[in-house]
Amino acid sequence: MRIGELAARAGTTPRTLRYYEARGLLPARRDDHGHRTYDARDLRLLEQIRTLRDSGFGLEETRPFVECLRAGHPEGDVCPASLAVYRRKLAELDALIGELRGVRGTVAAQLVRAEAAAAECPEPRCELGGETW
Amino acid sequence: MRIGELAARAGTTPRTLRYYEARGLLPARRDDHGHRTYDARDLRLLEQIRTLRDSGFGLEETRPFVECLRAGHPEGDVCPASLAVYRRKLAELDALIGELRGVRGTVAAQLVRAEAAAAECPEPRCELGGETW
DNA sequence: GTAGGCCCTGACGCGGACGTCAGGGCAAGG
DNA sequence: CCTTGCCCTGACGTCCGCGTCAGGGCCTAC
Repeated sequence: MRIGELAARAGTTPRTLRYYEARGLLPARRDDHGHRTYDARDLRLLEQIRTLRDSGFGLEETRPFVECLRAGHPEGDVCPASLAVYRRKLAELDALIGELRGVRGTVAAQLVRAEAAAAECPEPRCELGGETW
Repeated sequence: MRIGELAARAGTTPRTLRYYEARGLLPARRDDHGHRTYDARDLRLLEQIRTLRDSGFGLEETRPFVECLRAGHPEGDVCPASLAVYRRKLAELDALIGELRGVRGTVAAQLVRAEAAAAECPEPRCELGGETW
């Protein structure tokens, strides 16, 4: 199949596939017209990439999975490098979630405090100047 | 004080202050040499911006706070527009945290599955080819 | 013949918040 | 006089994953 069909089957665009090829992630054969040609195996690789991307993995992080599939494994994540990516991502997610929860708490506290302060000196009396109250 | 000193006091760089000025967020007076001049009030505004930025707020989101301070309020977050930004950010954080937790769960499940699959067909026997097992 | 429709390459745009470099000025200190 | 150190403007680079032209080719259908 050609690039348009593969892109459609994977729910993406030709531009994206060319980009992956430029990154060395999904190389393509060419037909006698110079058009890129793909097979079902490429679709499998692409689906692996898209699934990971949709979960927030960076493009480079998908490489071990793709290479694992290309090495002949039925699943892209059984290789040690893929497992390492999973684990690293889990740690990143935990760190990020923790950080965000901290921020959330801080913002919530600020909101409560600011609401109280605003209520203590309600609009529009305190709109202008600091001595109005 | 001049740009270098203000930047140092706020723990940032002159480039950042020029950027804020270009965005209309922190305009500066000029001395007779054309150098930017700031006072303690500008430091207060800048600290407000940096605090919010450090919590993940976008630059534009800090604008209501800065304008609130500039309007004469002792705190930048007592104005309605600032409160609205807080509330919107809280909602964003909740949505993001929820999404990330979902992803975390998915990744964790995949990791467990992949580890089991890898153990069922351990290295290096299954390293090459699919028929080795 | 020509109008689609698909493909090609190359290259710029985007968003956000700056970093960094080029080229130049002005003032104080040795 | 010359260096050092601060400042200025303008403009390009960064990161990421593409989107979006611009300009051109080939095949098919009408």
